[in-house]
Amino acid sequence: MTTGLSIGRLAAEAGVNVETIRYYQRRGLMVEPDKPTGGHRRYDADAIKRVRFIKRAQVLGFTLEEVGSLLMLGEASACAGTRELAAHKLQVIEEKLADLKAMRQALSVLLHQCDTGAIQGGCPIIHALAAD
Amino acid sequence: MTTGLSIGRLAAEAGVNVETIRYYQRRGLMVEPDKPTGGHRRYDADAIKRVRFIKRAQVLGFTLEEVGSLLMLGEASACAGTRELAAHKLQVIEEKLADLKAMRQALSVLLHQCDTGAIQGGCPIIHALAAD
DNA sequence: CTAGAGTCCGTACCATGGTACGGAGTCAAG
DNA sequence: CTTGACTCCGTACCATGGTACGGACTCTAG
Repeated sequence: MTTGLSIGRLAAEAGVNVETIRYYQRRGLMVEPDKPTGGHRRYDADAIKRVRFIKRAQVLGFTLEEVGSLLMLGEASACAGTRELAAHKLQVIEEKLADLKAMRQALSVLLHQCDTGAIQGGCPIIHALAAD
Repeated sequence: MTTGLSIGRLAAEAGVNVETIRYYQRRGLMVEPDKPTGGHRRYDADAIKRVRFIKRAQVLGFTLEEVGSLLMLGEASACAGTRELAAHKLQVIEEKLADLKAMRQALSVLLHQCDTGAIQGGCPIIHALAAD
Protein backbone atom coordinates (compact mmCIF):
# COMPACT_ATOMS: atom_id res chain seq x y z
CA MET A 1 0.00 0.00 0.00
CA THR A 2 1.33 3.38 -1.02
CA THR A 3 0.71 6.42 1.15
CA GLY A 4 0.10 9.93 -0.03
CA LEU A 5 -1.66 11.34 -3.03
CA SER A 6 -0.92 11.12 -6.70
CA ILE A 7 -0.48 14.41 -8.50
CA GLY A 8 -3.95 14.00 -9.94
CA ARG A 9 -5.53 13.56 -6.51
CA LEU A 10 -3.53 16.48 -5.15
CA ALA A 11 -4.73 18.69 -7.96
CA ALA A 12 -8.32 17.60 -7.40
CA GLU A 13 -8.11 18.20 -3.65
CA ALA A 14 -6.61 21.62 -4.15
CA GLY A 15 -9.03 22.48 -6.91
CA VAL A 16 -6.47 23.12 -9.62
CA ASN A 17 -5.28 21.51 -12.82
CA VAL A 18 -2.52 18.90 -12.75
CA GLU A 19 -0.54 21.13 -15.08
CA THR A 20 -0.80 23.93 -12.57
CA ILE A 21 0.91 21.81 -9.92
CA ARG A 22 3.66 21.01 -12.34
CA TYR A 23 3.90 24.67 -13.26
CA TYR A 24 4.29 25.68 -9.61
CA GLN A 25 7.04 23.12 -9.26
CA ARG A 26 8.84 24.54 -12.26
CA ARG A 27 8.46 27.99 -10.75
CA GLY A 28 9.99 26.75 -7.53
CA LEU A 29 6.86 27.40 -5.46
CA MET A 30 6.50 23.73 -4.58
CA VAL A 31 9.10 21.04 -4.21
CA GLU A 32 8.84 18.05 -6.49
CA PRO A 33 9.02 15.01 -4.19
CA ASP A 34 11.53 12.28 -4.99
CA LYS A 35 10.28 9.76 -7.47
CA PRO A 36 10.48 6.13 -6.32
CA THR A 37 12.76 4.83 -9.07
CA GLY A 38 10.63 4.39 -12.13
CA GLY A 39 7.39 5.09 -10.30
CA HIS A 40 5.04 7.98 -9.63
CA ARG A 41 5.57 10.75 -7.11
CA ARG A 42 3.51 10.91 -3.91
CA TYR A 43 2.28 14.03 -2.16
CA ASP A 44 1.24 14.63 1.45
CA ALA A 45 -1.34 16.91 3.01
CA ASP A 46 1.19 19.73 3.25
CA ALA A 47 1.23 19.89 -0.52
CA ILE A 48 -2.50 20.64 -0.52
CA LYS A 49 -1.95 23.39 2.02
CA ARG A 50 0.81 24.77 -0.11
CA VAL A 51 -1.40 25.06 -3.17
CA ARG A 52 -4.15 26.66 -1.15
CA PHE A 53 -1.68 29.14 0.31
CA ILE A 54 -0.67 30.12 -3.20
CA LYS A 55 -4.25 30.47 -4.36
CA ARG A 56 -5.20 32.56 -1.35
CA ALA A 57 -2.25 34.87 -1.87
CA GLN A 58 -3.23 35.30 -5.51
CA VAL A 59 -6.71 36.35 -4.46
CA LEU A 60 -5.11 39.08 -2.37
CA GLY A 61 -3.38 40.32 -5.50
CA PHE A 62 0.09 38.81 -5.13
CA THR A 63 1.89 37.61 -8.24
CA LEU A 64 3.44 34.15 -8.22
CA GLU A 65 6.86 35.72 -7.81
CA GLU A 66 5.64 37.54 -4.73
CA VAL A 67 4.04 34.37 -3.46
CA GLY A 68 7.50 32.82 -3.65
CA SER A 69 8.80 35.60 -1.44
CA LEU A 70 5.91 35.18 0.97
CA LEU A 71 6.64 31.48 1.28
CA MET A 72 10.29 32.12 2.00
CA LEU A 73 9.51 34.88 4.45
CA GLY A 74 7.03 32.66 6.19
CA GLU A 75 9.54 29.89 6.59
CA ALA A 76 12.08 32.35 7.90
CA SER A 77 9.45 33.79 10.26
CA ALA A 78 10.42 37.13 8.81
CA CYS A 79 7.26 38.93 9.79
CA ALA A 80 8.67 42.37 9.09
CA GLY A 81 9.50 41.42 5.51
CA THR A 82 6.06 39.94 5.04
CA ARG A 83 4.47 43.08 6.36
CA GLU A 84 6.50 45.20 4.00
CA LEU A 85 5.50 43.10 1.01
CA ALA A 86 1.85 43.34 1.95
CA ALA A 87 2.08 47.07 2.55
CA HIS A 88 3.63 47.56 -0.84
CA LYS A 89 0.95 45.46 -2.47
CA LEU A 90 -1.69 47.52 -0.74
CA GLN A 91 -0.15 50.64 -2.20
CA VAL A 92 -0.15 49.16 -5.71
CA ILE A 93 -3.79 48.24 -5.25
CA GLU A 94 -4.60 51.79 -4.18
CA GLU A 95 -2.99 53.06 -7.36
CA LYS A 96 -4.92 50.67 -9.53
CA LEU A 97 -8.09 51.72 -7.75
CA ALA A 98 -7.37 55.34 -8.54
CA ASP A 99 -6.78 54.49 -12.21
CA LEU A 100 -9.97 52.52 -12.47
CA LYS A 101 -11.96 55.26 -10.77
CA ALA A 102 -10.65 57.74 -13.30
CA MET A 103 -11.67 55.42 -16.13
CA ARG A 104 -15.09 54.97 -14.61
CA GLN A 105 -15.56 58.69 -14.24
CA ALA A 106 -14.56 59.42 -17.82
CA LEU A 107 -16.74 56.66 -19.22
CA SER A 108 -19.70 57.71 -17.12
CA VAL A 109 -19.48 61.23 -18.43
CA LEU A 110 -19.35 60.01 -22.01
CA LEU A 111 -22.27 57.67 -21.53
CA HIS A 112 -24.25 60.44 -19.95
CA GLN A 113 -23.53 62.66 -22.93
CA CYS A 114 -24.74 59.87 -25.18
CA ASP A 115 -28.01 59.65 -23.31
CA THR A 116 -28.73 63.34 -23.00
CA GLY A 117 -27.57 64.17 -26.50
CA ALA A 118 -25.31 66.84 -25.03
CA ILE A 119 -23.14 66.85 -28.11
CA GLN A 120 -24.80 67.66 -31.39
CA GLY A 121 -23.42 66.13 -34.55
CA GLY A 122 -21.95 62.71 -34.01
CA CYS A 123 -21.26 60.27 -31.26
CA PRO A 124 -19.85 61.88 -28.10
CA ILE A 125 -17.65 58.87 -27.40
CA ILE A 126 -16.07 58.77 -30.83
CA HIS A 127 -15.84 62.53 -30.67
CA ALA A 128 -13.91 62.42 -27.39
CA LEU A 129 -11.50 59.79 -28.64
CA ALA A 130 -10.89 61.58 -31.92
CA ALA A 131 -10.32 64.96 -30.27
CA ASP A 132 -7.46 67.01 -31.65
CA MET B 1 9.92 66.94 -52.45
CA THR B 2 8.09 64.17 -50.71
CA THR B 3 5.00 64.92 -48.67
CA GLY B 4 3.91 63.23 -45.50
CA LEU B 5 5.80 61.67 -42.63
CA SER B 6 8.09 58.72 -42.46
CA ILE B 7 7.08 56.02 -40.02
CA GLY B 8 9.75 57.30 -37.66
CA ARG B 9 8.36 60.83 -37.69
CA LEU B 10 4.83 59.53 -37.28
CA ALA B 11 5.86 57.51 -34.26
CA ALA B 12 7.66 60.49 -32.77
CA GLU B 13 4.67 62.79 -33.35
CA ALA B 14 2.30 60.30 -31.81
CA GLY B 15 4.64 59.54 -28.94
CA VAL B 16 4.99 55.84 -29.60
CA ASN B 17 7.62 53.43 -30.81
CA VAL B 18 8.03 52.70 -34.50
CA GLU B 19 7.42 49.05 -33.72
CA THR B 20 4.12 49.99 -32.14
CA ILE B 21 2.92 51.56 -35.39
CA ARG B 22 3.87 48.44 -37.27
CA TYR B 23 2.17 46.36 -34.62
CA TYR B 24 -1.07 48.33 -35.01
CA GLN B 25 -0.88 47.79 -38.74
CA ARG B 26 -0.48 44.07 -38.25
CA ARG B 27 -3.47 44.14 -35.90
CA GLY B 28 -5.50 45.93 -38.55
CA LEU B 29 -5.97 49.07 -36.47
CA MET B 30 -4.16 51.19 -39.01
CA VAL B 31 -3.84 50.84 -42.74
CA GLU B 32 -0.39 50.45 -44.16
CA PRO B 33 -0.14 53.02 -46.96
CA ASP B 34 1.04 51.87 -50.36
CA LYS B 35 4.77 51.79 -50.75
CA PRO B 36 6.14 53.78 -53.72
CA THR B 37 7.85 50.90 -55.55
CA GLY B 38 11.03 50.20 -53.70
CA GLY B 39 10.72 53.24 -51.47
CA HIS B 40 9.46 54.13 -48.01
CA ARG B 41 5.86 54.58 -46.97
CA ARG B 42 4.47 58.04 -46.21
CA TYR B 43 1.90 58.92 -43.58
CA ASP B 44 -0.44 61.88 -43.28
CA ALA B 45 -1.82 63.77 -40.31
CA ASP B 46 -4.76 61.39 -40.07
CA ALA B 47 -2.34 58.66 -39.11
CA ILE B 48 -1.24 60.68 -36.10
CA LYS B 49 -4.87 61.16 -35.12
CA ARG B 50 -5.45 57.48 -35.50
CA VAL B 51 -2.64 56.57 -33.11
CA ARG B 52 -3.84 59.12 -30.59
CA PHE B 53 -7.36 57.75 -30.85
CA ILE B 54 -6.03 54.32 -30.02
CA LYS B 55 -3.97 55.56 -27.10
CA ARG B 56 -6.89 57.52 -25.66
CA ALA B 57 -9.19 54.55 -25.91
CA GLN B 58 -6.60 52.43 -24.11
CA VAL B 59 -6.49 54.93 -21.27
CA LEU B 60 -10.24 54.45 -20.92
CA GLY B 61 -9.63 50.74 -20.49
CA PHE B 62 -10.39 49.42 -23.95
CA THR B 63 -8.30 46.56 -25.30
CA LEU B 64 -6.84 46.83 -28.78
CA GLU B 65 -9.50 44.47 -30.05
CA GLU B 66 -12.19 46.74 -28.66
CA VAL B 67 -10.42 49.73 -30.13
CA GLY B 68 -10.78 48.02 -33.48
CA SER B 69 -14.52 47.80 -32.91
CA LEU B 70 -14.67 51.41 -31.82
CA LEU B 71 -12.91 52.49 -34.99
CA MET B 72 -15.31 50.53 -37.15
CA LEU B 73 -18.33 51.76 -35.24
CA GLY B 74 -17.09 55.31 -35.55
CA GLU B 75 -16.71 55.02 -39.29
CA ALA B 76 -20.17 53.52 -39.55
CA SER B 77 -21.54 56.30 -37.30
CA ALA B 78 -23.01 53.48 -35.26
CA CYS B 79 -23.47 55.48 -32.11
CA ALA B 80 -25.70 52.90 -30.45
CA GLY B 81 -23.05 50.20 -30.85
CA THR B 82 -20.41 52.49 -29.49
CA ARG B 83 -22.54 53.31 -26.51
CA GLU B 84 -23.11 49.65 -25.84
CA LEU B 85 -19.42 48.89 -25.97
CA ALA B 86 -18.67 51.71 -23.56
CA ALA B 87 -21.45 50.67 -21.22
CA HIS B 88 -20.13 47.15 -21.13
CA LYS B 89 -16.63 48.40 -20.46
CA LEU B 90 -17.95 50.50 -17.62
CA GLN B 91 -19.52 47.44 -16.11
CA VAL B 92 -16.26 45.48 -16.35
CA ILE B 93 -14.48 48.37 -14.67
CA GLU B 94 -17.05 48.37 -11.87
CA GLU B 95 -16.37 44.68 -11.31
CA LYS B 96 -12.64 45.19 -11.22
CA LEU B 97 -13.16 48.01 -8.77
CA ALA B 98 -15.14 45.75 -6.51
CA ASP B 99 -12.42 43.10 -6.66
CA LEU B 100 -9.69 45.56 -5.86
CA LYS B 101 -11.69 47.00 -2.98
CA ALA B 102 -12.06 43.55 -1.51
CA MET B 103 -8.32 42.99 -1.83
CA ARG B 104 -7.63 46.33 -0.19
CA GLN B 105 -9.97 45.56 2.64
CA ALA B 106 -8.43 42.16 3.33
CA LEU B 107 -4.90 43.48 3.15
CA SER B 108 -5.72 46.41 5.40
CA VAL B 109 -7.08 44.12 8.05
CA LEU B 110 -4.00 41.92 7.91
CA LEU B 111 -1.66 44.87 8.11
CA HIS B 112 -3.61 46.23 11.03
CA GLN B 113 -3.28 42.89 12.78
CA CYS B 114 0.46 43.02 12.14
CA ASP B 115 0.70 46.44 13.76
CA THR B 116 -1.47 45.77 16.77
CA GLY B 117 -0.13 42.28 17.39
CA ALA B 118 -3.69 41.00 17.45
CA ILE B 119 -2.55 37.50 16.68
CA GLN B 120 -0.14 35.92 19.10
CA GLY B 121 2.34 33.42 17.83
CA GLY B 122 3.49 34.10 14.31
CA CYS B 123 2.84 36.49 11.50
CA PRO B 124 -0.85 37.27 10.96
CA ILE B 125 -0.40 37.48 7.21
CA ILE B 126 1.30 34.12 6.88
CA HIS B 127 -1.22 32.77 9.32
CA ALA B 128 -4.13 33.93 7.20
CA LEU B 129 -2.69 32.51 4.01
CA ALA B 130 -1.86 29.18 5.62
CA ALA B 131 -5.28 28.82 7.24
CA ASP B 132 -6.82 25.37 7.08
C1' DC C 1 -2.67 -10.60 -17.22
C1' DT C 2 -4.46 -7.03 -19.59
C1' DA C 3 -6.83 -2.82 -20.71
C1' DG C 4 -7.49 1.69 -19.63
C1' DA C 5 -6.41 5.44 -16.74
C1' DG C 6 -3.01 8.12 -14.86
C1' DT C 7 1.90 9.96 -14.72
C1' DC C 8 6.21 11.73 -16.61
C1' DC C 9 8.71 15.00 -19.27
C1' DG C 10 9.92 18.31 -22.58
C1' DT C 11 8.14 21.42 -25.34
C1' DA C 12 4.83 24.32 -27.65
C1' DC C 13 0.98 27.24 -27.32
C1' DC C 14 -2.78 30.73 -25.45
C1' DA C 15 -3.85 36.00 -24.62
C1' DT C 16 -2.11 40.85 -24.32
C1' DG C 17 0.62 44.67 -25.95
C1' DG C 18 4.12 45.39 -27.46
C1' DT C 19 9.84 45.23 -28.05
C1' DA C 20 14.09 43.50 -30.23
C1' DC C 21 16.94 41.75 -33.92
C1' DG C 22 19.23 41.24 -38.26
C1' DG C 23 20.18 41.69 -43.02
C1' DA C 24 19.02 44.14 -47.05
C1' DG C 25 17.53 48.10 -49.19
C1' DT C 26 16.78 53.28 -49.38
C1' DC C 27 16.96 58.08 -48.24
C1' DA C 28 19.15 62.49 -47.14
C1' DA C 29 22.88 65.55 -45.75
C1' DG C 30 27.45 66.90 -46.57
C1' DC D 1 29.03 60.06 -54.05
C1' DT D 2 29.52 58.46 -49.86
C1' DT D 3 28.13 57.48 -45.36
C1' DG D 4 25.24 57.23 -41.60
C1' DA D 5 20.52 57.05 -40.36
C1' DC D 6 16.32 55.27 -41.42
C1' DT D 7 12.98 51.77 -43.36
C1' DC D 8 11.38 47.20 -44.57
C1' DC D 9 10.14 42.59 -43.34
C1' DG D 10 9.85 38.37 -41.02
C1' DT D 11 10.51 36.38 -37.00
C1' DA D 12 11.66 35.75 -32.22
C1' DC D 13 11.26 37.29 -27.63
C1' DC D 14 9.43 39.72 -23.07
C1' DA D 15 6.07 39.09 -18.82
C1' DT D 16 2.18 36.50 -16.63
C1' DG D 17 -0.21 32.34 -15.39
C1' DG D 18 -1.11 28.84 -16.88
C1' DT D 19 -2.99 25.00 -20.68
C1' DA D 20 -2.23 21.47 -24.23
C1' DC D 21 0.12 17.75 -26.58
C1' DG D 22 2.37 13.47 -27.51
C1' DG D 23 4.96 9.36 -26.79
C1' DA D 24 6.65 6.42 -23.31
C1' DC D 25 6.03 4.51 -19.12
C1' DT D 26 3.52 2.79 -14.84
C1' DC D 27 -0.12 1.84 -11.93
C1' DT D 28 -4.56 -0.27 -10.71
C1' DA D 29 -8.94 -2.66 -11.10
C1' DG D 30 -11.08 -6.44 -12.94
